[in-house]
Amino acid sequence: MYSDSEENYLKAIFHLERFSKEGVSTNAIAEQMQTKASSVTDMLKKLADKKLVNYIKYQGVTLTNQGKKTAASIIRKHRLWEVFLVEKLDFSWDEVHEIAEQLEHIASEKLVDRLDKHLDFPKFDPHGDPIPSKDGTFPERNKVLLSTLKAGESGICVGVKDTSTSFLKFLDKNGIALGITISVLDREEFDGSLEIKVGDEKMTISQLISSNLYLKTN
Amino acid sequence: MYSDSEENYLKAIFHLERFSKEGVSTNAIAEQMQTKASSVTDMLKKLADKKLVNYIKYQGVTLTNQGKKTAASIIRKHRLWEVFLVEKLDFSWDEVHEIAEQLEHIASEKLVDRLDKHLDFPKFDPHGDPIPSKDGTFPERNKVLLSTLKAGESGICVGVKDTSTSFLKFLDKNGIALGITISVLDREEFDGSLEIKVGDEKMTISQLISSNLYLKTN
DNA sequence: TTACTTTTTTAGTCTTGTCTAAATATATTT
DNA sequence: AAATATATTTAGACAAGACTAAAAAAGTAA
Ligand SMILES: [Mn+2]
Ligand SMILES: [Mn+2]
Ligand SMILES: [Mn+2]
Ligand SMILES: [Mn+2]
Repeated sequence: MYSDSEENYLKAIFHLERFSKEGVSTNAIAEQMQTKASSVTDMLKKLADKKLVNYIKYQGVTLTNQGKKTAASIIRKHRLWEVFLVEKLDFSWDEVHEIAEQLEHIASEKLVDRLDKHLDFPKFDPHGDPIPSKDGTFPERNKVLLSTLKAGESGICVGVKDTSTSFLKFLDKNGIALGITISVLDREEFDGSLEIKVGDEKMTISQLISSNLYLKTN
Repeated sequence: MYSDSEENYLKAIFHLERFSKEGVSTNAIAEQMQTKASSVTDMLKKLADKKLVNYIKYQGVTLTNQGKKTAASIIRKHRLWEVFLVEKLDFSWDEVHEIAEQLEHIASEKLVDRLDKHLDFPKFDPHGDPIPSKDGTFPERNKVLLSTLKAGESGICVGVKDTSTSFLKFLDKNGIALGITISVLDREEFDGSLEIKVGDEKMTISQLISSNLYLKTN
């Protein structure tokens, strides 16, 4: 239906739209896609011709309903494949993104449906990110950054904000994974670092760490 | 590493090489790939530059060792994914080829290894075709066409020669699948049709059917 | 061997997606 | 408001992969 490149642009615009009330800028897309602004302009015209984006010269773009629907379907495929790789093929959560970037472009509605069923209809991917349903709705979950908790509070790890390999490997090394309970024992106001308990282990983490971990509080 | 298009050409040449002692002709490739001879010539030059084929103008092509290795790895991926689709996602054997045509181009050695393990290292795909090992060797199996059996002989169905949807659906409808035992009750010499027993059912099949079914005889 | 047919290659064009360099529009300072 | 800086678009080019039409080579028949 759409080329890999078109799909990647739609996905990038979709993600950028969540952080800007205005239309998404050409430069923002260029940075996200690791490409040049002029290439973005070219593609925006093509996507506009296909009614996937609303594009006005110099004003940035927004996705049309069709564009949103398409982007959600690609994100759905990406995250379902990530679940597959972790749950069925024993990949670790820092290895799956690159492969899912390829698998998300495989076109077969039946394949996605069967995969979804095979995985028992997961609602969240290995990084805690929501998997949109077929109609494009994203499951919501109350979650807060670990950095916002006060001493004495605790919660269950349900997601990561930073999904870089180095961060994920750090978490692995320290026994932090989705589903793990984390309690804040003490907070150092000077630098925002936290003393926390992960399982039975006590450790101290920086603000950078705590502001990239999502918890579900009770 | 190589583009989807390059991989598809390598695969086509690989399959055509098995039937011709000479180099594979431009027209043969064009027909197999559903493209024009001039497009094939263009691609052969590119593949020759990359040392994947031995190409001499007007003389046809053969794969180099590197070309053979690459082709085998694509076929390996294609067939492993076909097994996955049938065994894990409950697709029928007539539905998997198209999807595998896409999945075979996903690049990740680790993914293929894990998939292989997940499927318990299958040696043959859902159509009975051999799955090459990592080093490119194809498992061999003694098999004969059902059409070559005499009255009174029998064997186990281990593969199909024609893998078209219509043929596979015909087999499904008549209870013929890999692993099923088929006995030849009688042969009509006039048109080569056979009276056979499939499980407990007796039926008569044309020469066209029997010459597309592979059996392993005892 | 010459004439005719078929196969293969070449020449030139097109589309997609990318790039650089230059032009133009918008935003920010002074 | 004018000058300057930044963002965006345009113009022109390129590579990959495909196509058509024409030329050239190879194969076949008379
Ligand atoms: Mn991902
Ligand atoms: Mn993810
Ligand atoms: Mn197949
Ligand atoms: Mn097959």
